[in-house]
This record gives sequence, structure tokens and C-alpha cells, in this order.
Amino acid sequence: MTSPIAEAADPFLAGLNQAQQDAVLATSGPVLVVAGPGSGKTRVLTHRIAWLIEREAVHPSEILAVTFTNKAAREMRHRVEALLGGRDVAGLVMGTFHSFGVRLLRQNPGLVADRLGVLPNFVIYDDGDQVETAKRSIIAVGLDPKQIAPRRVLSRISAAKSLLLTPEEFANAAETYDDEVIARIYKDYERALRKANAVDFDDLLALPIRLFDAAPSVLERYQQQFRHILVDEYQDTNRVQYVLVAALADKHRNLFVVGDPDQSIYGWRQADIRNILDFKNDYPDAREIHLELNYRSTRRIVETADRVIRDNTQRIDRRLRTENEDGERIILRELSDGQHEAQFVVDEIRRVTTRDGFRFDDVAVMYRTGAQSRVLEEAFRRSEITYRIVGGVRFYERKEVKDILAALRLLYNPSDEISLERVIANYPLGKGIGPKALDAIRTWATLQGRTLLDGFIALAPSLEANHSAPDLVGSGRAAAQKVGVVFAELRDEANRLALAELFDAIVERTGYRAGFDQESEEDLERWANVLEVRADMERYDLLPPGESLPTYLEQVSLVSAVDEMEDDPQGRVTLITLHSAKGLEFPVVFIAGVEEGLLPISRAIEADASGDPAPLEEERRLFYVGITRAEKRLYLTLAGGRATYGRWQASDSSRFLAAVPQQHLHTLGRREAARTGPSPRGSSLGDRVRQRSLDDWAPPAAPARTTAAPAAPALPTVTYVTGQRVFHPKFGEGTIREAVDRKGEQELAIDFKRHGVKRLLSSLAPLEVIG
DNA sequence: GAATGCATGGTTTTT
DNA sequence: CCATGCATTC
Repeated sequence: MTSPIAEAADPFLAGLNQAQQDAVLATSGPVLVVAGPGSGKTRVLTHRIAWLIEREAVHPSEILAVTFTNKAAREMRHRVEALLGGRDVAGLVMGTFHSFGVRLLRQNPGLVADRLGVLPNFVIYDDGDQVETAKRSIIAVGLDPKQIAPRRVLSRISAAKSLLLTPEEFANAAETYDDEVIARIYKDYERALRKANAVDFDDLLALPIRLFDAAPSVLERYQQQFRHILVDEYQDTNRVQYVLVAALADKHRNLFVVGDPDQSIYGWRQADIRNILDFKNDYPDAREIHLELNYRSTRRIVETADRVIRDNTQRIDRRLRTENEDGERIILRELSDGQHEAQFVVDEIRRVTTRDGFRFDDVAVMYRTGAQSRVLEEAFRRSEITYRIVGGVRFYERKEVKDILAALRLLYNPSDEISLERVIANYPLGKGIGPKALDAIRTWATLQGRTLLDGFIALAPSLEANHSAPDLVGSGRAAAQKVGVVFAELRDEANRLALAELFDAIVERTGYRAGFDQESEEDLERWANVLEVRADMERYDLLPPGESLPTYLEQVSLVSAVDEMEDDPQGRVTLITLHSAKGLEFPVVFIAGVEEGLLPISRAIEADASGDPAPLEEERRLFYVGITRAEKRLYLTLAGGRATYGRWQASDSSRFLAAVPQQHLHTLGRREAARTGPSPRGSSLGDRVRQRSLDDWAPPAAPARTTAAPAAPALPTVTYVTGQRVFHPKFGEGTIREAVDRKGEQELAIDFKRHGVKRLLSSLAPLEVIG
């Protein structure tokens, strides 16, 4: 071991504080890192991996790192490679729990088929497929999907799977009649999945564990392989994930988990905060390291976050600190309704970007429910501000995209009836096939023990004399025959063709392409989406034949909302749910809808009222997560009421606001609200918060908003060059690092002494050349 | 079997 | 309010 001074000079430790260095260097035995927001945990993870590879000669393939999103995994991989001076770490196993689960199943096809009954060409059912399957199972057990909500059933099934309960175990543990009903549906749901050779998200975690149980030698092999296991966002792991990690780490015991109990926001997905709280019980020799110094946000933001989270009773007491400058006050603004709130956000973003030197992509607008994005989006559309919505209607959820994927999945896995039925229902090729024809073919398939698709193919003209075929006559038979012919051809060609060619064959021969009206604006846009799928597929054609289709389908199933979020040079404002925003950071953050019923969500309020405070505390953590995403400036907005289901609903300001320290708050007036507010409001908690804060308000101490003089409109065009020193009223002195010419202006990267590198437009930034 | 029109109910968060 | 599902009609 080298001396501390030599360590600090080590490139893998450079720039890390003592606690961070400790975390990097504690490479033997279990380690729990409790990392507050902005405390540099990603740096710790990447430096640790680099350290292991370079200094301890651990081969990349001996390291497993689990992240919360694929995007995080990609970025981490790049950072590790950069730390290693560009060295390739291809063997490093890095990804989400789910992608790792798929990997385990794919790597053991024989055993998975043999012991678990899941054939190698399984497909992953997405949310919609799961709902559809659950619905059918409800019907199969003689119930009505309108009486029992498929979604509720699914969430119960998911919870059961997260606890590794089989349908039988679940049935045995049933306490109420409702449980028994769910148990019966669960059983049929599993049967349906296996019959379709499909797995759901929870299976991706549970099946590997069942595989390990059935074949301990497989587990041993992985235990042997993964000398080091790192898990990020450990506070959001559930029981299955815990068991999986614990099993894999059992041999070498080099388990390194990073998390923050205060950022646990997935309790509803069975994330179990005990995993992190009990880590020291599970591993008595565990080293515990705390990262509490926040490098991300201003002191006002950090103190506000700290004060807010202190109201939670179910937490370990600790303090989030920072050495950063005070920064600006948090801006609170109440508007009359959702529309005005959205307009305020848009107007404020315009100011922030034209006057204060921020770019669109410095800004994020966060909200509790996806539904809130709609009003916001409308306001953005009316403005000139470019934006992107993370989540929302996801690309792969679009009808036309799902149609294409259904055909591909069917070709890959002919047992996938949900996809077949989707093809029949949505492709021109499926015209003329109704429930009657489908029924006849299904009967035949069941009798013959063949797939539904085989039924269609059996109807196609064949050289084979009097082979068995479904009992169908007339137009139904003709239509089904056509389907059989086309899919028999496609199936035969699927292995020979490149993915993109297979795509072309599908859209041509099924008449799918012809079904788009080239005159219709809407159709053109949808067709553009379909073509985007094709472009996406081309990238997979680099893989060996036979691997491109499964890899593509798998990738599509496992992308998360955040994964789809690309870094864009054009600069767009990000609209995102608070949940999806976890792990991200932005110079300017708006949290919209800080209202009772929304944040905290009404269900949490109800649970609290009936004696269960846990959901409410999770809401508070969600607010905490939102606050701590902000680096420089934080806006909180709320509406006096909003239209839900087309109905007006008044709302009170969130109880969480009462915790925001007055000295950090700047409440903006509400002239606009009084002008158009549809309904006057009584004296709410929100009013009291507002009133008090108005009384206390003093002009912001930070230079911020008021000092930035409007850029002189007649400013002569200055051409900036690299190395030039400039002065900015807000950011102070800086040096031009980069100057790129854009029609009539320049895009400048300026390294400010106190604020770091900012990207500004020469036409907008009030810059003064000095020296 | 397809097109049209009416009723119903859904918004918490996601891999 | 809007999307989905179902019933009615051709």
C-alpha cells in the first residue's frame, strides 16, 4: 500500500475527498456507501472500477456493476474507459438488473428450457402484453375483467413474484377471498406466459434465482466469475434483487453497494428499504462509508433539501452539507391554474435563457404525474422553446411501432399469440379474419398441440396430400390462407435476411406499408416512426446472423424512459417525472404542481389518514429527490386548481412547502392569478405559507436576476476568439475556451473562474471583453 | 365482418 | 376530457 500522499497523486484517486478515496480503496469485503445526493457516488463507482482493473489486476469480466438505467451503465462504462486512458473494457458486465437477468437466461439455454420450461426463443412481455395476458387469465378463471381490474391483479402478481412466491405458495398464503381469486388468476397467468414462451419483467429476476436453485453449479460458476460486485441505487432494490446479489456475492464477498435511504422512491414496486438498512446485519464485517458533502447544489438548495427530509420520522438522522456558495433563493410561485402555471414556466425559461446565460438543456421541468406534462407541452408548443418529454408516450409504445414489433416477435417466437392477434387485428393482411375464424384455428391448434400460427400455415396450399388443417370455409378460409402463406414465407426467410430486409419484407407483403395514406399528415408522421424503427434495426445487422433479431427485440423490451433520452446538441428543455429524474442533475429545475393531492399524491394522504405514514414519507423523499436535482436555481410552482377529467378541482399548496426555510424562499406575487383565477380560494395552509413568506421577503442577496442588465440591443458584433478574457455580470470573469460560428453569432464555451464552463451565445450573453 | 356511435371510467410513480 | 370498449347497424 502506498503512502497517503502518493495515493492522492494517483490518477485514480485524484480529485477525490477522503471518504471517496476510502470507498475506492476498500476493495476487500462488503462495503456499504451511504451517499447523499450530489456527493460524487458515480465518481466513486467509476474510479473504483478503474482502480480494480488497473491497480489490482482484476479482469473486467470479473466485475459486475448493476445500475438503475442502461444509460447510466453506458455512461459509466465510458467514464471507466476514459480513466483507463481509452482502454477497452468490453468484458465488464454492466447494466440493469433486468438486462443482467436476461443475460443469465440467455447464457444457459439448455438448463433454462429443461428446468424452467422457458425455450431459448422466449420474448419479453411489456406492460401492454402483460395487461392483455392478465385480462385473458381473468376470463379463463371465469371472472370479468370489468369487475376485477387487470392492473390491480398484475400489481399483486408482480408483488408476489418480487417475493419469489410461486402461484402455489401464493395460494397457500392466501388470507382473504380476494387473495384466493388472485391466486387462481396468477396460476393461469403463469400458464399463459409459459404457453406463449414469454416472460414478464419480474421473471427476468426470479427465473435466474430458480435456475440457481435447480442447478447450483451454474450459480457456482457465476460466483467464481464475479470477484467484485457493485450495485448502485441500492435503496431501490427489492427482495428478488437482494437475493440475486447476495447469492452471487456469496463466494468472494466483495460486495459494494451504494445508496441513499432518503432517495428510496420505489416502495410501490416492492423496493425494500430494509435491504440497505439491514446491510450491516447481513454482513457484520461490512465497512460503512458516508458521503455527505454535496458538490452539486448551492447552499440554499442543500439546506432546503435537508430541512424538508428531516420531517420524515422513518429515517436515519444525518445531515447533508455543502461548501458551495449560497446561491439564489428558491423561487415559489402560485398560479391560478395549470395553464397559467405552464405559461409561467415557459416565460421564466425564456428569461433564464436570454438574460441569465442558461441554455435550454440546462433546464428541467419535473412533475409528479405524467398527466401534468400535457398542459406543459401545450405551453411549450406555443412558445419557441424546444423541449423533450422523457417518458410520456414512449416511442416503443406507439401503435405503429408495436405493430412492427409484433410481426417480428411472432417470427422469432411463433408461440406468441398476443403478437399474432395484434398482427391479425392491425395489418391489412389480417382483414377478413374475425373471432369465428380465429376460434376455428385455435380449436385445431389445441387439438393438434400446435401453435396458432401453425394453424394459419396449415391452411396454406401444400404439396403434402390431405394433411390436417383447421375447419374453415369461405371468405374466412381465404383470408387465413393468405396470412399462412405470407408468414410461412417470412418465417423461412427470417434467418437469411438482414433485419432491415426482414422489415422491408414484412411491410410489403403484409400490405402494412400500403395501408398508410401518403396524403395524411398523421399517417406520414406515423410512417416516419416506422422508418425510425428500420433505421434502428440496421445497427443490429452488424451482429452475427441469428443474433440480430433476438438482441434487437431484447433491447427494445428493456429500454427505459431515461435510456431514450439522448444528449442533444441543439439544446432542449427536459420535461420529466420526478421518478425518472432520479440520478440526473440540471442547473435549473422547476418542480411543478407542488400541491396537496399531487405532491403528496392523494393516495398517500389517504394512507396517512388511515394510519400508514409510509407512502407519505415516500412522497416527501420524492420531493427531496426533485429539489436535489437542481444545481443553481430551483423554482417551485403550484396552481390554485386544475382541470382533472375535464372537471375543475381546487387545490391547496403542498404541506411540504411549510418546511422550506423562509430565508431561502422568494415568493413571487400573484397579480396574474387574481386576474383570471376561476375560483377564489379560502385561507389554506398554502395561503399562510405564502403570506408569511411575503412578509419576510427581502431582495435576493445573490446578484442573480436583477443585476443582469438587458443586453444592449445595438451591441456591435464582437468576434470572440479562444483565449480571450471576458466579464459577465452574473458569472464574473472568464476565459473563452471555444468559439463556434453560428449564422450571425457565436456559440461560446467560457470557463468562468467561479462558475465553471458555461456555453453562451454571443448575441445574447451580456459579455464585456477585458484585457 | 366492418363502420359508426354511445357509454364508461381512468391519472401515481416504471423495469 | 379523451381513449377504449361495446352494441347497433349495414
